[in-house]
Amino acid sequence: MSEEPIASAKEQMEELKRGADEILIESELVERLETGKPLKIKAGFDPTAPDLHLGHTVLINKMRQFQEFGHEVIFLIGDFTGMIGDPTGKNATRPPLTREEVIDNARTYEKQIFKILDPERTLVMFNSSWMGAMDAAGLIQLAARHTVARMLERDDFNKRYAAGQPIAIHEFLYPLVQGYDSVAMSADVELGGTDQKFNLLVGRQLQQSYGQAPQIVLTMPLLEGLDGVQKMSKSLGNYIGITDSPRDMFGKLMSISDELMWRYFELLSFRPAADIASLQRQIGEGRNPRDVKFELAGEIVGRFHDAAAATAAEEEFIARFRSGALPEDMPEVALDGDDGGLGIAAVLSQARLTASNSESFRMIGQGAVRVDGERVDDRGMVLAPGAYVVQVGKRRFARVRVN
RNA sequence: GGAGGGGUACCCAAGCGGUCAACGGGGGCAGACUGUAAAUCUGCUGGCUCAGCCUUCGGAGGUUCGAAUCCUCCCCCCUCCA
Repeated sequence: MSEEPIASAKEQMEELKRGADEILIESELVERLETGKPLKIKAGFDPTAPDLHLGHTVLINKMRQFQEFGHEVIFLIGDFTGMIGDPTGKNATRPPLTREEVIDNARTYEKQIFKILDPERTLVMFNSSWMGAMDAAGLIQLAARHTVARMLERDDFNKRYAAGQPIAIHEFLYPLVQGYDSVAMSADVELGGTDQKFNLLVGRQLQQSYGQAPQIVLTMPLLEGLDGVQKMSKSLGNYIGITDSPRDMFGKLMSISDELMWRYFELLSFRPAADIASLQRQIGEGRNPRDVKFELAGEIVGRFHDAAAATAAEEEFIARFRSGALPEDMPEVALDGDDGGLGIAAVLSQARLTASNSESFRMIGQGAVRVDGERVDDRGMVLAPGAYVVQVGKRRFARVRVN
């Protein structure tokens, strides 16, 4: 993978355009690629979320592509900007993070990206290294290079302004600082989600203002989360974390809708476009979409774990849901009962299969609870000392020992 | 500094002295149907020693037989004017 010959600008463009939403300005990118020199590729990450998920990897995959073509990839951790809080897409002011939170999150990021990027060829930078040194006068000079009218062009600012909602001054600084990062780094290309377009363009404008050639902006679409509607995000809980266990990752991928599956193929799979088109054709001819989803899940799990883990996850998935087998590794819990044992409601809540005894009773009432495969409908049931497999719904299991 | 609006369960949002553990929607969970998909239908969605009891409606007091609903003080959020 690392020894491929230098690809021509044209070949590179073909790959780089895959999945991209927009490239501004395409001709400029071609021009720079033609120089044959490694380009500085910048992608910024706001260290608000401590864990990366597949949504982030859409961008990182693109970075990887650049990296494979021999370009210099810079993973910029916005530790300074993280303290401002990116107002993008928000209809309200974000609370700023503390210095400690930012640092802590940044570390986690750094650790995780190397599941995709080659650590040898990736530069990790922190924008506090230059922003921290900038004094108030410098900041004012920076602010002088942009106008309020241009700031208000940005959709979310515009809407909030029009709606009479507050926009704090520091929110204007966010795009400016992000843009200045490009100046400080002399970036050739900046990658970002489509929601970042405005900020990325500010970078272009600032670079020009500082006498640099403006960076090329490449935007990637935002990946929808498991619900298929909202973008994948930690806070919405609709995400697949890249540190998720093989089983979780596989299961979550299998739970996405058939429609969403194609989106995931497009943005997450490394398979050639022709392959994906062929899979779509097969579905049209009657192949079960589930089996195609298996392939997607297998590829992704394989990427973040390994092929063996992917196979195991698939086998377990089939065993569990097609044949109704129990999961391999369920949590084991030892509980202390009285002489007669322990009531079923207490067992469920103490094994953390339910949040409370009340919830236990509700679940029993709904026929969701099974002990050793037998549905429980007596809420007063008492488990005598011994070992049991207890289950709530289709997904929550525990091996329980009552003492 | 001044004027006004508002804080209700995971979120939005009713309620404005008793019939309120609190309408409705979203989300979530469960059951049925399935391909652990989607769609659809149904139920649940404060806690407990669960046909009863206990604690909730920004906080603390108070009025009352009785308060999410009335009064006092405090905290927080928002808008407008300066």
